[in-house]
Amino acid sequence: MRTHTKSSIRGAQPASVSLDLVICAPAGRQLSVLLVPSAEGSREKWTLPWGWSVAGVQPDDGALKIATTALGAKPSWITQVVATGDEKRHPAGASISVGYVAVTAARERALGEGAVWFPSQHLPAMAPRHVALVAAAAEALRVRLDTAPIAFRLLPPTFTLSELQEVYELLLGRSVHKASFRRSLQAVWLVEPTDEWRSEGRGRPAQLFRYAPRKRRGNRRGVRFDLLD
Amino acid sequence: MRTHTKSSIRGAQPASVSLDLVICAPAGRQLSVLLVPSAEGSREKWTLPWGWSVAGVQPDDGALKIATTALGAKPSWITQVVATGDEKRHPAGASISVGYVAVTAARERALGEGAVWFPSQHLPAMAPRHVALVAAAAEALRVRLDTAPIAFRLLPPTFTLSELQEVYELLLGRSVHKASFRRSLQAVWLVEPTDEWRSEGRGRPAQLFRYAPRKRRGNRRGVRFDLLD
DNA sequence: GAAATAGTGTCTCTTAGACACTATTTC
DNA sequence: GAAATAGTGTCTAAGAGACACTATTTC
Repeated sequence: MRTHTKSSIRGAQPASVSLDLVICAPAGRQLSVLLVPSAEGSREKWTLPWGWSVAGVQPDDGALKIATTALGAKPSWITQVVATGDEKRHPAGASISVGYVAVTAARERALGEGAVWFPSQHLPAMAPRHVALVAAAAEALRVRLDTAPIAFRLLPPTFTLSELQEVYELLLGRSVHKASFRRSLQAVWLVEPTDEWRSEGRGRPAQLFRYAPRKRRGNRRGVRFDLLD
Repeated sequence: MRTHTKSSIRGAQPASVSLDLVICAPAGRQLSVLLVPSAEGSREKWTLPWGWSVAGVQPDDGALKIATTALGAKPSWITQVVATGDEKRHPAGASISVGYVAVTAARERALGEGAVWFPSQHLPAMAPRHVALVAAAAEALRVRLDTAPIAFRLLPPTFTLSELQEVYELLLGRSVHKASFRRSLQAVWLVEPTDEWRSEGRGRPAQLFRYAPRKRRGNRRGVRFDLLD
């Protein structure tokens, strides 16, 4: 039978597997993405944080570690997006790449060595596989926005409802009706008010809220037909 | 250093990557899953159709080929579900497995060698990684049901609206209101009637419809908060 | 006619969005 | 007071589900 290293399995062709991360944070009305300098001799100057998948370490754990190194702190949410092995070039030539998207509230962290935030709409040249992954990551955030607390993980522990709405608008790529947004939010008991208010200089101060989900289900949406194909 | 295959990339640890497929078809009120006999000496008798990822072949293409071999025909829809490398055992010990879910309408195909349909609720013992993948696949179908024509790919080219509704109920795991279902369906112009009717023996014959999407967008759903976490 | 299945009309309740308004701050 | 932002009340239209009904078949 086989020996104990996983790569010696009969019939298996060894592959180089990379873990590649799209780490996002809100920056005003834009989403920013964390990039790191490419290795010496690379075609592009910048790259998404990435690393090789290591035997004995689960890809999800490896990805979390890479994210934590690049960010200087654990991201507040992370999920797998896709595994690709297409002709699009990976910066180090990985045959297969597992892509992740991570989010964090803080842009003012002690970032890892050389890491820099770039606005997602104006990213520098990157390897094609990373360009595709950024698009897939944005789509993944959008799709899961209503079933995972992504927006809340992009904000600090307390936030105003206007800030929350801005995050939704950022990720959805469209504006949202204010009164309707707040009614929906109230109906599902996801946030609770604190006794603090924040004044941004102009206008009435906004009350701060915190994420405190209280309701479990009761939700049941009707059948929707939103087919694109 | 190592030799010239893709696994020779500096710093990369070679991994064995499997492609594993959950191929589904409707069987009455149940969903069935296609299994194949395990290789000699395996702990379990049955396994999901799978194969090694081969250098130079994109995983998605490789998965399609494996599905086609097992099924005896191309599946009508396929998508990636997840990449796992956790402690759960793969039948051949793959270090990393990329899981796919595929659907087809036909159970009466010329199936590949030894392949057998099993009801998804009563699967035989399988390797833990495959058990987990079946659950993830079912969830993926459910989540994408409203944005991809999955239900239509699980049916033959013409079908009755009751059949379509049954597929939705099967995948959603709940019953659906008949009149409301049909109204919604009509509103989005996804099907068109044929001039054929089918009599199932008892009761009024049902008109046959075909999938013929005509509407492009106009859809815009409001912000939903369906958080589970 | 009874049973079974297909298909529809009407009512109610929920909700998304429009609109307009009030409230509280800085200047 | 003007400008700016926060927050709310009301109306309308769409849609989901309940209910009850009609339609067409086999037995």
